[in-house]
Amino acid sequence: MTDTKQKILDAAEKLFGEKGYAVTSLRHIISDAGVNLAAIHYHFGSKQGLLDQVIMRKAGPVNERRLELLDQFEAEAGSDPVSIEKILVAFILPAALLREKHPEFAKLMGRVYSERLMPEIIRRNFQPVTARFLAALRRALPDFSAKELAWKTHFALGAMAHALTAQPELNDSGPAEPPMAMATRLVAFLSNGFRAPATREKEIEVK
Amino acid sequence: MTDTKQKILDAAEKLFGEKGYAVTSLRHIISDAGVNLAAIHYHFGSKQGLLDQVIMRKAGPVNERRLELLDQFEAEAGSDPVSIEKILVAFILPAALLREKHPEFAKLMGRVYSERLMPEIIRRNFQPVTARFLAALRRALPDFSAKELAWKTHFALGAMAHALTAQPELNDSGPAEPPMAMATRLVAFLSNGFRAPATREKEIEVK
DNA sequence: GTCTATACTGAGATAGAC
DNA sequence: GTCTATCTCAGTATAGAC
Repeated sequence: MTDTKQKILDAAEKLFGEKGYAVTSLRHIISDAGVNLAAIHYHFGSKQGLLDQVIMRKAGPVNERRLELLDQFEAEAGSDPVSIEKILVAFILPAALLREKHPEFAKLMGRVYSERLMPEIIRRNFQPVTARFLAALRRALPDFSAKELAWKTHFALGAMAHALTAQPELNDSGPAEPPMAMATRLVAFLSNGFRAPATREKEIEVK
Repeated sequence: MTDTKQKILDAAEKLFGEKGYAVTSLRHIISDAGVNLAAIHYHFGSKQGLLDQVIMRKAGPVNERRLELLDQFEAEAGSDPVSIEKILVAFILPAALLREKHPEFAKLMGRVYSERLMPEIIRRNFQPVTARFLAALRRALPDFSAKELAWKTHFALGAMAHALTAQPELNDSGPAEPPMAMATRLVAFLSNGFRAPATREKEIEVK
């Protein structure tokens, strides 16, 4: 990869993560990267194309690591299903580790998911992964319908994306939470959510 | 309120919800509303100011309804704490009802939260509400530390914002899920998450 | 194949006439 | 209160230098 392209990707990753995609101008990126404006369109075609490649560069390895972990847990479990906790760990841990090393990029990934900035790329890159994890979930929780699991996964992904992007507002400004602690809390929260009994399709009623 | 202002608010609410804030141009809004471009800046100061008022117009009543429901549940509970389920219903139901009537606006609200489009307004308008709900949660779950509850609330808000904004991808394109069913599922998922035992601050370990 | 200079279109914002 | 004209800055497109 050419040096110019590299510099653009680095600067864009930093700025998109810190400030957000929409408010980051290409002129700001080229100024930080020390390259020419047209170089972006030469290498990436458009601002969106640049975002796509910024994401791909780091999201690809994260998804690979997720699948590796799931493989490992499945091998360990033998013919038994993998527990929800382990499934969630396999999904969340690689992202949390990335967040530890590159907080701005993790923020960007969370943003991209919750803002639906790249639906087609998300589908292409994430759907194989989520499909694999959904299959594992179905084995872990065979009593729930596919629909029920789809909803639970939907809720869980929302919580994850949000947790990756933002910090909670803690009034007691104690010592900063290490990223792994967040992952541990999240796994505990979500695994219990997944185990919640299926709703009986009854409407909530309020006087 | 002047007719022009009203027309701008209506058109903006519709377009922001359908297409998103960033990609909706003021010129598109004035074209739909049939008013002049400068009228927006006269009435709202800026595009951001317009978004603020669009949100406020409907989010205010939703938050009021949330507090009313919580009051009602607390009155019914007497001196006992309100259950997590009811606390979550009080929070989620008004938003789900809004979604039923004005799906585009509910989408916008979800977006605004997860994209952090108006942090200061969210703080001003939502913090009193979340503070009140946090107090109820503390009573319902007295064994958890404030920090633990803050994290759980953080996860829960992420799931809610996402659930308000997007639909899960269901392969079996069965009958469309009524909005209240989503609320029921969400309450079941989150209440179980809230009840998850506190993490022992132990790091997740993977070979 | 890479990169630069420059121009084009459309965005949000503003000043001032009415 | 409203409208026209205009400003600045955004993303994008292209012609051509190396």
